[in-house]
Amino acid sequence: MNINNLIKQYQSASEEDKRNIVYLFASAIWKSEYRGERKKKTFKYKVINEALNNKEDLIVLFNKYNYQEYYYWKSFYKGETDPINDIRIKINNIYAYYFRDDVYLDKLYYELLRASQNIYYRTIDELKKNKGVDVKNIEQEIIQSIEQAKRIHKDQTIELSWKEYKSVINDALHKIFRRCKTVAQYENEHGWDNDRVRVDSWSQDNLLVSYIGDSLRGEVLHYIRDNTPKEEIKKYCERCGEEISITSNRRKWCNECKIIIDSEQRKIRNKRYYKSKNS
DNA sequence: ACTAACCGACGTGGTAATGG
DNA sequence: CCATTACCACGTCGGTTAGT
Repeated sequence: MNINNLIKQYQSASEEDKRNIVYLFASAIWKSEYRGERKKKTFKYKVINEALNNKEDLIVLFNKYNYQEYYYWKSFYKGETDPINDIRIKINNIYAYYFRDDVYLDKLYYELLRASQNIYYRTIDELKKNKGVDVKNIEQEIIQSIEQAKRIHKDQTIELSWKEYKSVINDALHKIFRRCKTVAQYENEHGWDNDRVRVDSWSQDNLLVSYIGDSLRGEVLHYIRDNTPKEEIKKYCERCGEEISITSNRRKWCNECKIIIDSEQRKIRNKRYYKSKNS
């Protein structure tokens, strides 16, 4: 499929045909066989006995904690991709990133999981400098970081089933098609920025695929923003401390104090004006 | 020698919409 | 995504006139 031509076709179609074009485009995406899946991976490091001065207790300890399993999200590609499959992969990944709670966790989670490796190197360093090392403390430190990692949950604001997600994406595609331009139109309006052209294997569709993919991510973020319950912020009058309703982000005073403040400032301004006029 | 009341210009931070 | 643009509801201020 050539997306650039499809956009061109879309622009000159009737309203009904436009809807149909996007519908068929979306159907092709949902028919794509491209999937992603959660996979297991391990952090591992090799414990070198000599580096630990052949200390039996340290060797046993680090061998006990020298690997950690975690999950990550993997898209799989079968053979050649085409624009439809590329977009499907992006759609899969966006869902995993924002709506799955078991992959793409906070960076801290992964750092904590591999803390024992850092401690291992730190210990080697300390041994080199002939510092004393406390095996029990080290084990405690490792256990604590692993437990802390387990307590980390993804900072997810809303839940969304795959089915609901599909309809969000379908709506987004209609929006995106409406504002999407062909490469030639873009070039006419804005000229051409050489940085955007990747010399090998570049085609017009590469640009449109990444545009559509980025836009989809943006639309999903909008969806999240609009469906996240807002935190209630309270504001207080800067003069009397009474709670005030937030009618504007600039509001500083309650109704009563506003009158007083206004008149106080008015006096000062008028005095200034009066002096400038009569000096 | 001021002050109150009114008007309108301009600035500003937050937020929503737009668009490639 | 991110840059741009528009909008809102305030805050702040100067100018002016009428009044005390």
